[in-house]
Amino acid sequence: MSRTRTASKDPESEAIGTLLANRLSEHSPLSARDRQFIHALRPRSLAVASGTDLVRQGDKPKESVFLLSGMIGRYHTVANGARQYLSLHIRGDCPDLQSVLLGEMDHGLAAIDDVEIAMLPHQQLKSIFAKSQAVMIACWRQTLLDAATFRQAITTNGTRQGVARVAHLFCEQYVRAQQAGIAIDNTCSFPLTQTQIGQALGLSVVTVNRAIQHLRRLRSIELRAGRLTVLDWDELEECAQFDRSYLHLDLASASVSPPRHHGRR
Amino acid sequence: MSRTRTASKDPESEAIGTLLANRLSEHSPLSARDRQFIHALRPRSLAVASGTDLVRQGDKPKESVFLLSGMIGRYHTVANGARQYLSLHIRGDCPDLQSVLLGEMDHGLAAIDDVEIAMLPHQQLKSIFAKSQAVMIACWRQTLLDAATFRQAITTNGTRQGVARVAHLFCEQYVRAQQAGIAIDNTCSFPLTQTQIGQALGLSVVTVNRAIQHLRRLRSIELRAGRLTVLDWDELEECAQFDRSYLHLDLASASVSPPRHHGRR
DNA sequence: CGGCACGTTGAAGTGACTCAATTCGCGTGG
DNA sequence: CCACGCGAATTGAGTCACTTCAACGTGCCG
Repeated sequence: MSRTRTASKDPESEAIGTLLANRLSEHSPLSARDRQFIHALRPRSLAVASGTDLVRQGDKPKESVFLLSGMIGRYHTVANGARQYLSLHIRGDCPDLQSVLLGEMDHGLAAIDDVEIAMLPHQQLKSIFAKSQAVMIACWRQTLLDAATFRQAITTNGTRQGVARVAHLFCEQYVRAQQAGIAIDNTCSFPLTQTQIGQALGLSVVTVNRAIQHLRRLRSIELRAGRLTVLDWDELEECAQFDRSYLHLDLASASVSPPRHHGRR
Repeated sequence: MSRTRTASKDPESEAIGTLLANRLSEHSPLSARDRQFIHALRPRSLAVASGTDLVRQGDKPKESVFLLSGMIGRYHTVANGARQYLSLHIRGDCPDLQSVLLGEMDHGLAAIDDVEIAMLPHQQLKSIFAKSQAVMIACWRQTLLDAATFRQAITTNGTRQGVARVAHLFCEQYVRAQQAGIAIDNTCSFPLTQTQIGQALGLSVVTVNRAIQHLRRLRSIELRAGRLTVLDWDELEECAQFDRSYLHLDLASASVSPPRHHGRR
């Protein structure tokens, strides 16, 4: 189900540090020294198959998942066995960063498709926090961005109806994929089944299916084989009443990278 | 609408520091030195009338709200003008603590009833963070507890139906009031109108009204004049499928206070 | 006493759900 | 190469929870 690779001083470990440091500096200034601390992390890398539970509700993990490729979902399981996805994560995300401070997991982590991850030991993270306030603040801010996405989910699921909810999910995932640099030709990975989309949005499969067909008929999106193509962003954004401000993409105070604009608009 | 009181070295300012320090030490160990830093805060205290917007979406506040009494709601406003409440806050909460790091507010804060608040200047907070990692971690953890509540709201609103959602809200607010020490005789403040309850749960007023009547007929709760009385906790918890683990009340590692048990169960 | 906000009730409409059957895509094995 | 199996997607039909609309009751305050 999962195989461990060599960790320590290989080029892959280097790439992990760079990815994490770059992600954090999208919103938080990091000094060269801060980056060195991050590069000194010695995570173990894993490849995990689609559907695997990475962390379960009630676990007390000693390391946090850092996602290199593929998609991970955070989820609750309710009494009747139903599943509610809380958020979806892509390359560069750290879905259970909060477990460094919270101890017991109040939700689980599942691999939506095949994923490659790095496990960051809490001890090492804490040791960096002790040495660099900037890194700690960057990680805190990262969890605050998470929280902003949760808030948006409450509003989307609470006030919008079927089509708009699905459209909103597409908007969010597409923009985040752009931000992560893994959207090409208006297309990004979107490996959820329609059942899983429903579990993220509080809708039945049937409703999700009809919503997707509605968006297809509008020639707003294309969705097949786990890939989402945005054909008409304005239309999609309109359907979703999407307003990206909650993603706080403007925090790029210390970022060197130019602002990423969307194809249209 | 609001009147400013004397700040600085009065007994009230003392009480604010104690309240904040006690709240934080419910989940995070604080040294005497840490407490001194917190007591050195010089907040300005305000009384604000019910219905007032304390912070608006898009604001870039320079201080954070610390709630002394009354109830504050965080909310989104959607395109059609509808309101979605994201969370409800009581004595000891700091609803926009995240604005220290996020800058622009992606949601607003409204006084649900008459409230007394203290405004904590971001500069002073940051200065404490620079001096005490423990306080910073405590504040971070506080925002993580917030996030856990957001996640629970996603699940409750996404998977449960009317009666259960209302019951869940009652459970959550009651437990949090107990934790804050402001629940007496199985009763706590609950100043929301039924319309506002609907805006928190994604339900219409009519549905909320009928759900409340259902819970009343079960002799599970009493609700009048802005006060909630729990008559039968087990029944209520059952209706709500309430599981308090997401509140992480067990983090009392360094807390001196005994674990707070509920009346029943 | 009148006004107003909130709560309550009835009734009709609808978006989403459940149930169930069919189709599609794709990998496997004969 | 094709039949088969299986999970996912799609479709139709009936039901239900919640919504909307509208009216009325109630308590409080000026």
